[in-house]
Amino acid sequence: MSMTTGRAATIKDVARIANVSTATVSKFINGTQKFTEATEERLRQAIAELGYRTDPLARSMITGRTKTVAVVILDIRNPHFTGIVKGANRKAMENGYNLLFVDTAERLSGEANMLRDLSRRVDGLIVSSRMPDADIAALHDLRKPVVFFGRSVGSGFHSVSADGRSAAGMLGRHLLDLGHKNIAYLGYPLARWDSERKAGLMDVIGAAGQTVQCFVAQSPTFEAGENAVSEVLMRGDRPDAVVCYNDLLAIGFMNQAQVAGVKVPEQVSVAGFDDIPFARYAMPSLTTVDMQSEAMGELAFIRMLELIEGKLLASEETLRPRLVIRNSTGRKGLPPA
Amino acid sequence: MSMTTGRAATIKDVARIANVSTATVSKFINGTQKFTEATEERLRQAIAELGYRTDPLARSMITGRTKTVAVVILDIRNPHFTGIVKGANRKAMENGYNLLFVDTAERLSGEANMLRDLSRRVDGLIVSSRMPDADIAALHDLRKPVVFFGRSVGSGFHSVSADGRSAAGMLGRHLLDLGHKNIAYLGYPLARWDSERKAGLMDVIGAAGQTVQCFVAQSPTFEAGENAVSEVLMRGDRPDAVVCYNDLLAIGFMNQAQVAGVKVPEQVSVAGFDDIPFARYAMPSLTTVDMQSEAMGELAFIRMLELIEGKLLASEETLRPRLVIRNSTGRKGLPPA
DNA sequence: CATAGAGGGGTAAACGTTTACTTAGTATAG
DNA sequence: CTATACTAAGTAAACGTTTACCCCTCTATG
Repeated sequence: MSMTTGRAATIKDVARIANVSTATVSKFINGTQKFTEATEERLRQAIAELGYRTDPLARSMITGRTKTVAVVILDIRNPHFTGIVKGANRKAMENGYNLLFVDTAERLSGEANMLRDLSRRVDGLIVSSRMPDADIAALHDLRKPVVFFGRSVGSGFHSVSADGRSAAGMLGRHLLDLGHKNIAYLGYPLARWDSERKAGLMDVIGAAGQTVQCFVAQSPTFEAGENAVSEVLMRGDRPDAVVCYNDLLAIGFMNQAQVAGVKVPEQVSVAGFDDIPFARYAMPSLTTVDMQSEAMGELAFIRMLELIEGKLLASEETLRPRLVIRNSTGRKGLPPA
Repeated sequence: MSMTTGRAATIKDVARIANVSTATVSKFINGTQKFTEATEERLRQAIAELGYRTDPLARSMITGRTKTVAVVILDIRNPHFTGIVKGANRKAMENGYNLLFVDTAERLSGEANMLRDLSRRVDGLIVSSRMPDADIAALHDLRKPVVFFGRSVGSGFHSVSADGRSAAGMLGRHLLDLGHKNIAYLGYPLARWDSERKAGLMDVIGAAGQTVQCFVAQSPTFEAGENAVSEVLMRGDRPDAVVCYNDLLAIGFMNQAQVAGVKVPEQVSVAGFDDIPFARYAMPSLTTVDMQSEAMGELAFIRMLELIEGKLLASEETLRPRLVIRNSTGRKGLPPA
């Protein structure tokens, strides 16, 4: 039993008690060499007696590895990022790694500096950022592998993402199938994925000979979704379907629309992206596209591991989204199924 | 400009270029001594030229401080924990600290060992755990300060929590005021706060001469809430109000109840705990008690900082919950307000 | 019987800092 | 003019490991 007083036992203490050199202790701990049964027994004894545990800092100093990966996200309150962290955490634990967590709260001033500081403490960084591409390119001097979420336009960084373009396409086709003639997009241009989703939607809608009315939300949140209702719906040319940048916006929008007396989906269909857990429980339940947040987190970590170990595979990887049809979208002019 | 090739610059490189000793560089960086303007200028030059940044590991080795705090939670998908992490992260950034994040996924096997390993990498641990009190008591040999969420029964550990007893009391009184005569509690006994909430509810309901029917959910999730409906509502002695251990359970329960044809709140009132962001957007919006998750996270970090710096204040701290009345609770036998 | 090779174990340098202690020089006080 | 105190800067040990390299002993082989 280790005592609660005094300093923690070091490898030297173990060496002394077991009557061997520190090198021997180290090799034993790391299993880098065989020993006689007698020596091993003395080592086990000494370690147990002292309650010795290797100091990871000292080890990192010399090995250059910290067994830690940084995960930098914009807002843990956004379930999309929650999923990413959940997935990355799972893979990290499975592989004996720790996660250094940073929620930047969507603030980007000084972000490059923060990443630089962070990079000294970890073996690699998994980053979701709004930094302009130029700043991202400057991150090459980090000396540590970086995996981004969303395409790292040019710059040669590694990234994982879900295919927002095709995801939006699925949603667009779904709405066209339902007979919608006036589809709007409520975007959040600051987000990395916004333009992709918008483009995917316009592709499909455009191919059908229609145009997309575009609106802009101030943030990717419930509240911003609520606030957008007056601008989007309370006008002459009212859309009969609204695709929102994400589920939070969609749910807020849907809720406020109903408060304002607009029926969903009878008068307007609403859809989002991400398939957050809550989407099923909104009223009506939300049609959305599963952007595989948790799988993205897992994949990002796995790729990171490969980068750390030097064996890198693909450079940009894209997951396939999955359309999830629920009750917030309905056939135009008909009562809901 | 630092180059992307070769190893990173060390304090020795700076010392050589600036023509001073490493001690001087160190003192300059840490601002522990005054220097002549000439020396300072040379130091600034050298540091800029090399793009030098202090290696936090080497510094930690000698100072014994890592400027990192571990945050151990049960499930980041649970918005209550999301709030805690959000709050802790904010205070950590404000104070120049990093957060080491661990989501244990409610798995407690080997948790004590994990904490012990973790403790070598950080200056302190903020922990939400289901470990039995005996195991917690054994954590005193960690040599690092620990702050728990929820009361650390005995053991002399520090903790922050929201007063679940009075929170449940508020909910109970609210339901009594509405005229409810048959109140049930859907609990999650594995959770640290369950017994407290249950007790608080029973106190108030008991004082009114009624009894509380108790049920048990398998997990604190939407799904478990849905699954509980048949057991709780589809029976002879159907409750006219159900208090759930948390908002996730409550929302799942509420939803499934309505699917099963039981109107909320006309036939049954439903309430939860936490006031997760989503509670406002459930249908009907959920009556709940704000358990101050984010404030708890902030407070936990602040107390941790005090512990790290040796100046400790209170040992167990309790935040005051706030009742949030919405539309999932209503006057018995009357149409909703 | 000489010797190569393998297996078990030790020595000491290195990782990049901080800091207690020392030194030289200069300003201040007596 | 000497003693004192202060300032600016340097020396070297220490933090707790890992690892390249060396040494010794034993066995097997010729």
